[in-house]
Amino acid sequence: MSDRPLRADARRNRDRLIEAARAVYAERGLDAPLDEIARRAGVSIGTLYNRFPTREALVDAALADRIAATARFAEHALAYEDPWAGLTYFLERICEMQSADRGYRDLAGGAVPSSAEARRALGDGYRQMERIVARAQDAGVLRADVTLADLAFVCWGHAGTVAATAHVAPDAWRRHLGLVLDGLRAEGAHPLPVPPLSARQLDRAFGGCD
Amino acid sequence: MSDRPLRADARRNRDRLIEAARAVYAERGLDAPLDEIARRAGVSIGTLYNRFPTREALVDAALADRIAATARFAEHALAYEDPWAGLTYFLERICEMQSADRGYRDLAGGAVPSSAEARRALGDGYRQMERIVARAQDAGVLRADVTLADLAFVCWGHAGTVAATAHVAPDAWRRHLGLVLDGLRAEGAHPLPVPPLSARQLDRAFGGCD
DNA sequence: CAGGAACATGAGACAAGCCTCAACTTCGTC
DNA sequence: GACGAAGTTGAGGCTTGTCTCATGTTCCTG
Repeated sequence: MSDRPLRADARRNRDRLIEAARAVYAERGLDAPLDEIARRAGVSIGTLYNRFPTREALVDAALADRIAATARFAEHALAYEDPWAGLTYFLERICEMQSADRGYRDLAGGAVPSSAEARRALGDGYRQMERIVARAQDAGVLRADVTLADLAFVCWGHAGTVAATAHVAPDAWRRHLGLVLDGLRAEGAHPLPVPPLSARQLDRAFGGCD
Repeated sequence: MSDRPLRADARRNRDRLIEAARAVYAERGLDAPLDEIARRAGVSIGTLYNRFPTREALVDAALADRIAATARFAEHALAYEDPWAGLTYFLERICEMQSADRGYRDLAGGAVPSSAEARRALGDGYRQMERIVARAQDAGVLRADVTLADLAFVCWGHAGTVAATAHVAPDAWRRHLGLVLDGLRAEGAHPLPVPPLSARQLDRAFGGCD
């Protein structure tokens, strides 16, 4: 909470911890043991707790760059001339990151960041995704009855397939995504049985209070 | 391994343990603590280990009825006149069970049963699902480029959505499934980027060696 | 370069969960 | 109904991981 700048050694340790956390999270997921992160950072477990009092604080700091990357991908998607190509590009990048980084997969699966700034970054991301969706719908390529919340199905669903196939067929998710994309096309859309998640429900679902 | 019949009290404890395991698995998943199962069965932890030497043995015994139910659903699906209705029926039942039973969800997500008979039952199930797929493809309603292995995407993917939404919107999975089904229709099928999982890959993916 | 604030350290208290085994209890049989 | 085999019990050792705090170290400022 205090804004006083860190001492030089503290700063250095902080950076090392974040770097180590990124590596460990990518390999083992967000519930990786903290001592491994400390060990890999070349720092004691006590120092880890000094810099990041809670597990969440470290997750936030380590995954901030992934959230930023997501926003960048969304921006890039909006720059595509073809709205469908933009949507596809965006979903492919998300899925690619899920497949490359177990921590990101956990994040997309419902372990939401908690810091104020992380939440704000996420909110910004949502708004851009809304635009990706709206643009594709206006062009008549994305089915009209889906909302932003339905893209969450893609993330959650994809995470499951990656978990099962990552170590067997690292590219299999592309096929899964291909099928999902065909389900999102306006062409052969059939009516859906229940209404989409409300914004509130989506938020709570990402809160992952299970 | 020995076929000597159990003593009456041992038999009773075994049944209680299976019942308790079913309840606990349904609530908390397959990695629920064993002491809770023993406690709920009104039996000591030592007895649990006497009856079921390994965790897997208990999972096998407790989930056998779910595997049997899956096979029954497949059979029922084949009895439908309309092949698409049969496929839909089958996938809906699977997804419904995933949504109602966290243990079944874990199972469908890659925690494969290990006993010989469980494996055989699963093999039988596969063969029936093959027929469901083939029948729907022959009728021209299911896209021709999918295989049985692609139905696994549905299971894995669905498990992710259920995990995120079960406690927020218990029916949301129906919408996810609706989208996925549209992606499986022959109508608007677009070419897929990578080949399907081989039988061997599928097997290893279900082995879940992560 | 001295003093004090900021920081780092890691042994150890704590908690969950797994699994075992020596002592005890129950069942089935003759 | 008594005997042995079969079964049950739960305290306790083990592992893995979290989190703390008394002690020692490092950095910065004057």
